[in-house]
Amino acid sequence: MAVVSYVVNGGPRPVAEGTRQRVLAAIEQTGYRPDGVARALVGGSTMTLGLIVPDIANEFFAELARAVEHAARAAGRTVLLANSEGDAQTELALLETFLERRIDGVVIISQAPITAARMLERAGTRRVFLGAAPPDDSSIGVDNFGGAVAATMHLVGHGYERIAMIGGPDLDEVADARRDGWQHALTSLGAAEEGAFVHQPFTVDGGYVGGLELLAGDTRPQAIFAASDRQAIGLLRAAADEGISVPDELAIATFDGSAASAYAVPSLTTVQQPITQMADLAVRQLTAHDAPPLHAVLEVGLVIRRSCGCSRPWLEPRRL
Amino acid sequence: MAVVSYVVNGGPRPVAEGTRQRVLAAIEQTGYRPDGVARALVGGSTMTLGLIVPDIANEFFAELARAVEHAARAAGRTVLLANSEGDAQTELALLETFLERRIDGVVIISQAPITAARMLERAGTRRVFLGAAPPDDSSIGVDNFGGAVAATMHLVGHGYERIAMIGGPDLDEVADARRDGWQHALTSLGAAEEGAFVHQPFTVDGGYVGGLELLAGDTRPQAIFAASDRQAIGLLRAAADEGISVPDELAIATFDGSAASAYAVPSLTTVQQPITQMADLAVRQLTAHDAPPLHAVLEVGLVIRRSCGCSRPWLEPRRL
DNA sequence: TTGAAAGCGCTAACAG
DNA sequence: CTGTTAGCGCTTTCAA
Repeated sequence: MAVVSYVVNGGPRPVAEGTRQRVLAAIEQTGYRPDGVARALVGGSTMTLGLIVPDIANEFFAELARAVEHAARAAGRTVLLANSEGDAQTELALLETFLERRIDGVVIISQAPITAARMLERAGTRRVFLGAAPPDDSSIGVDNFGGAVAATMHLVGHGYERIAMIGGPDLDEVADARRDGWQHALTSLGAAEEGAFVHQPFTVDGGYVGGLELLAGDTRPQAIFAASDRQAIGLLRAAADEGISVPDELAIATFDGSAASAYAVPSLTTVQQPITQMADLAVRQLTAHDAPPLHAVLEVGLVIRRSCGCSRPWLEPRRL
Repeated sequence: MAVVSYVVNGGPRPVAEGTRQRVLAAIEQTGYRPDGVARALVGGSTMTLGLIVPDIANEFFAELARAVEHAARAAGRTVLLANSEGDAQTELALLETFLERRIDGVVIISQAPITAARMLERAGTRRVFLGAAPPDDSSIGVDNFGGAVAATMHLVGHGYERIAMIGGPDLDEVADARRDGWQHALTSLGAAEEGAFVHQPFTVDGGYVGGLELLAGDTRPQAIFAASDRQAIGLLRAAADEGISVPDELAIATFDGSAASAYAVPSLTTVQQPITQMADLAVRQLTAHDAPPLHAVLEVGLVIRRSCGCSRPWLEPRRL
């Protein structure tokens, strides 16, 4: 009994080579497979990580999930996946289920960071928040402000003067930062007038609706900065429906850098989030023996493609 | 001890109302949370389902994953997710991990159905194969042949005569059925010449490469049937790069019906897979007390949008 | 170096 | 109706 445990786990007591071989042979012969449940019961760790995203069918979260699963696998962990559907109640219920399953840690894009953190703290479960996070918990975010500035500046550099924005939901931490970045870039460049702005959810439909609204005005914007790739996809459709050609009559820049942005026609100039890096960091934070609280704000890069009009003459942006 | 178990689980022995209240109060006070691991150890069931897909970042699988997680949650189950990366070895290793975690059942899109089935059979684990499946295991598929026929017929109905196809990988069960459907529709309608065909992976790049190839010939096809939405997205890009307008100069129909097909510009006419139904069926099969082997072949529907040229004059298809 | 035994938190049979 | 007890399959002391 015990000896089998020693050879399967390579410890903690030494085993004579002969015995080891006999055990291995027996394992082979009987098709014995260690029971992870029993192991978890005694050992304390389930070797399982939880991942809660609003919606796995959203390209960005899907890519994130892939990266997290990959990193978790490399660390010998399995991942439990759940969709909060953007709803705080659902998210908390999911967390409760995960806690009952005794996950070792959770990566969460939270709608209710404070409450979630309290729950996890009480359960003594490790966690990493992506995006919105309570101040004292580990979190990984990106430079939303800087990314928005870079994208907007790029648009300005093209010589567009009326640069509108399709923002995210109101009072959303991430959405606000992107909006501020856009705003900042415009005002610091001494834009004559304020750019048009609409709040929309981070969805294709949101981008479509917001796009139609922005394109309907009599002084139509020359460029639109969308707060997410999904919205940009919807905006592309809105422009097509209105018979407005992108980028010739309307330039677009966006935020996320999901694969969909590369596949769109025209391909989207976008602020690229370092998804793999985020996932690797998150998993390391949850699995490392010694992990001091983490408050990462990762750099983003601007990926220049066609939607901004980069096939057209280029003007250097004025200095910030 | 036991009484607590009785009230938490509502059985199997009755508990006096007073005691019940006291137990409930104690639970509330202590913040007691039942340990699922210990439960699983004694009870036998982990209330966990596994899901193995080639790549969660593929829209179709992401939508499937969402539907599976949703159905599983409704049935009180949690889902363990993993990407096989389209590799049989990885898939089997993943399965091994899942088996050690003692999942109650698995939904799998398999690269090695026979081996996987043997493994699962030996472990006594319930499973449902989606797509390729061993003959005696439960499986859920769609009418790939019929769907391809419908899509192709629709293209024929538009009056196109040179209808090419971007197929899936060679020797792939699903891909072959779609190819056969396309072929069947063409020949049974007495097409003068054979349609051009290229094998490509079910990816955006596959569709792009295949599209360029098909569009390069001197007798360019009037319409192309892509074996998957992802390929169609790539094809759309290829057409754009070649300056060919869709649907005016090239009509497109495709297979899957993922959300991306609706968001594309132009929107894609596609064979819609009943994702929710597939997921519900799969989860029921894995959780139902009494589940006789299932060999479902679900009906698909043709969703007509813009890429086929349906804004243009319409010709009734000749009879099949 | 190996074997025996305790116990992880729970459920279910078995007494009371 | 409630309390006691025997495991579920494993890891890890503790003895031999």
